Order: sequence, then structure tokens, then C-alpha cells
Amino acid sequence: MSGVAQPDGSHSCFGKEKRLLTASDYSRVFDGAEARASHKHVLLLAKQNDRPGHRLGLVVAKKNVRLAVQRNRVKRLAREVFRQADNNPPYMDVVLLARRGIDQLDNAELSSILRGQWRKLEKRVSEAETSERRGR
RNA sequence: CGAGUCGGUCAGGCGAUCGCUCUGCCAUCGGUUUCGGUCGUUGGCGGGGAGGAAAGUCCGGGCUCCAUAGGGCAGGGUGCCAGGUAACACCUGGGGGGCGCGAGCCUACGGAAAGUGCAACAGAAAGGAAACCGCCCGGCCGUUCACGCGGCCAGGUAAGGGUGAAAUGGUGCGGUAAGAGCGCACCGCGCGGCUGGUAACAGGCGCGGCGAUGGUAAACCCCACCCGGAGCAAGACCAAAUAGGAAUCCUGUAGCUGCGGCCCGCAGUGGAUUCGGGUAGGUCGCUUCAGGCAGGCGGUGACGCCUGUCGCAGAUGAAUGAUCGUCCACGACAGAACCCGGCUUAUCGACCGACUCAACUU
RNA sequence: UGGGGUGUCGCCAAGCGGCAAGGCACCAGGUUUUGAUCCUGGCAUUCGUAGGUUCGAAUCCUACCACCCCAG
Repeated sequence: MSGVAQPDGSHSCFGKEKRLLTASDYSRVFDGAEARASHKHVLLLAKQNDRPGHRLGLVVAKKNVRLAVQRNRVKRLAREVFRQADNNPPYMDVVLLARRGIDQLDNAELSSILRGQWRKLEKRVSEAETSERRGR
């Protein structure tokens, strides 16, 4: 299982196995978040999983982003950044929550913010993992 | 060329790379098999992939379940006429009224002589009436030589004033003590034929002097016609966990529950026997139709009929994007969630067609 | 996505065709040595917005806007 099914990094895809599918997947991340990255317009929560890759879930509330077109745009950009990001262990389940005002950003601004937050999150998760190993 | 009216079409294009979803064919691996297949994994080559409003959810249908959607009351809707349609509050044509020089545009446009109600304040009076100020005739008293003036009484009078959003047909002439449909003409109103039109309605004739028939029905209401309820999170199927369950037979019609409210009506609930029920999750419903395009025929038109042709999103944390290059008029409003027909609202612009007005030139 | 509801002063609200009650808060004055209490007065320019009906609309009708609730 370990490493055999690892997808090709340069040839990144985004199928169903890379997404959080059920309500229980989401609540698992919400209840036991191990790392978080917060920004004015976005909040990321993460928890390690036992699967061969990262998984992403998106929460873009109608309350925070009023128009459906803008909600779709935010989600598409988030998926795009996730897809192009490095796909290295430790693998985790990530939930992205959009905050109010995110629809005011243009595509370039939004994707640079998302890339920055993703890197921050990766770093924090690996720190958490190493401290956990020391703890054992 | 300028000003304007109506109708229609389009909704950035092209290329490269990386990605999402559905699907056809081929290969691949795995499960199952009655060896026909069938279900899934991965890969390759193709194909399809948001809108004119997808929106608001304001109407109308289809579809599903509740009884094959039944009767009455209540409630709601529509409201000039005719047609179109599956249906409509939509559309088309016509009529009345209003606006515009015009092309055209707007129009909740049935009934107030069936009934009930309402109209603050002001005003004499706000609807079965009315005399506040006026105006006029007469009588009596006072005053004056007299004309006249003043006061009181009894009448006539809706022409004038004043109030109000609204005051009991309008204008003119005659008439009168002053006035008045009191009389006449025209207009308005009402009634009755006639002519045209399917009808709404229009035209014309006659009659009625109009002490009746004011306004309000987006007040109750009356009249005509229409409407059962919920909604794909409907509903059907497969099914962990955990408990209150389901079918058959018998009994009962009282109570309770369900079918929006009430009354009927209908169904279930009670006992015995026998085994299954269905939340998480999954599958179906889920896209081929009141379908688009072209031609012909009928119709003023909305539209209908016939023939040919095309296949045009079906996701389920939810798919059309990102980056770069390039061109130009530098891209508005904005994202399907069961599906259609309308309405309404948002919207950068571009183009096409028909028509009107004004000026000028030929 | 579907169903339902509410918008009246800074806040809580009544009114449902004829002058927009009331309370809290706020402001001014008085009382008090000062403050609280108390007393008096003030405080709605568009009743969410825009049209319409009516002599007259917060109220009736139509369209739109904002917010909230329910179903999963």
C-alpha cells in the first residue's frame, strides 16, 4: 500500500478520490483539526489521513459570498491551486472555508493567497507530525 | 445625415499546455455466470457539456404520492369581446377610454335603478335631502310730502356668493315678480325598435324633460367563469446500527389519526396468528420532448397540420476552469439541480429589418 | 432547492383608510451643595423602496429590496 499507488506529481489530476465526499468526512476534520492556517479571507483546517493522497473539501457559504457565479469561481480557483500543489506525505484531509469579502479579490490575488496558505499548512502539519513522533 | 417608434439576432474569437463531468469504441485487470453476457478498475482514441434571463418564485401545466380526486360550505383567483393553447393572470386580433404632429404607446375596462356600509375637517346641506348669505312677491309696523329705506311675519326661489375632493345634467335663447327642463335648440343621460358586426360595440331613428340614475366594489358584496392538497428534500427500490414494526384473519363504526379548514365521505388504528421493518449510506426518479431547424399548406394573426432532418448538460460538496500568447468593438448582467409555457426584474454593447417626423439636396 | 414569515424614532413596539400611541435611551431646563430619583419640555424630512386605487394610504392593490425562520 505504501508508496505504490502514489500518483505522478507532474501529472496532477483531481478525481473523486481527492475530495471529501460525505458529511462524516467533513465532521472528522472539523472535530479533530490538527493544523490550521488563517487569513483575512480564508481559513484552512487539516487532519492527517491514512490514504494515498491529500483530500480537499470546500465550504463557501451563501452568507459570505452572495452570488453563485462568485461562489463557483472561488471553488474553482481553490481546486486549481490544490491540484497544482506538491503532492507529498504526510497526506491530509483539508477543509477550506471562505470568509466574507473573498469575492472582491481577482483571480491572481486569490490564487497567490491560497498558495501561501497551503504552504503554511503543510509546514505546520509536518511539525505536528515530528513532535508527535518525539512524544512517543 | 438628425430626432424617434416597433420587432428580431448575438452574448468575445483563435491557438497552446494542464485539469473536471457524462458518454461511444478498443484494450486491460478483477468479481459473477445458466458461457449469451453483466458489474466495476485503469489506460488510449473520439464526441457532448449553462442562460437570455439559468434569477425573483409572481402565475399556469406536466410528473409523483395522498382515494380513480368525490359532494356541500367556506376560501382563493380571473373580470370589455372573440380566438390561440396542455394551461394561464400569457399571446393574437378587435372594441371603448387616455396620450402623442406621427410611426405608435398605455389601459384592474363587469355590476352602484339587490342590499349593507363609508365620506375626517369645512359647509345651510354629503344622498331619498337642504334656505346660511342672497334674490323676489305679499301683509303689518316705523320713517318720509313722495320715490324709497329699515324691521317683523308668511311664502316663492337652487340663477349668484361662500365651504369642500365631490353640491343633484351643460351651453345658449326664450320665459318670469324673482327663478326653475317651465319651454325650445344642440350636447349629455335613460328607454325602445332598426341597420352593420359571431360579439364587445358602432351608426342612425323615435320617445322621455331628466325630483333621478352623484362618488366609492384595489369597502363588504352581486353576477359569470375557473380552482382538491402537497411537493423530486415528491416518490420507488437496496440496505449497517438501534427500537416504538409489517402481512393475513376476526371484530368494531365510539374515540383518535390522515386526505389544507368545517360537514359528509374514504382509509387506518383494536385482538389473534405469521415474520420482518428502514435512519447513515447507495441506486432509480434524471432527461426524448406541449423539442430545435428547414420546407410546404391553412389562417389578418397568435397558432395549427404535413413532410424531411438533427440529438442538444444531467452534476450530487455538486462538472465549462486556470495560465500563457494573439486579435478587436477590451467583454455587461450573471451559473442548470425534476421538466416545460409565460410574466417580472438585472444587463456592456454590436448587428439586421420595418416604419414615422423634420430639414436639406436632386 | 423548496416552504413560510417580518420590515414603523437609536432600541422595544401599538396603530390597520382621516393629526403616527406608549416605554427605554438621548437632549434641554427645573429640583439638589453635587449625583441618582423625581417634575416639565423636546425628539418619525421618505412608516423598507417604487408605482397605482382613493378627496385622503403606515393601513388597500401590484412589483421590487433587505433580513429572519423551517425542511436535509
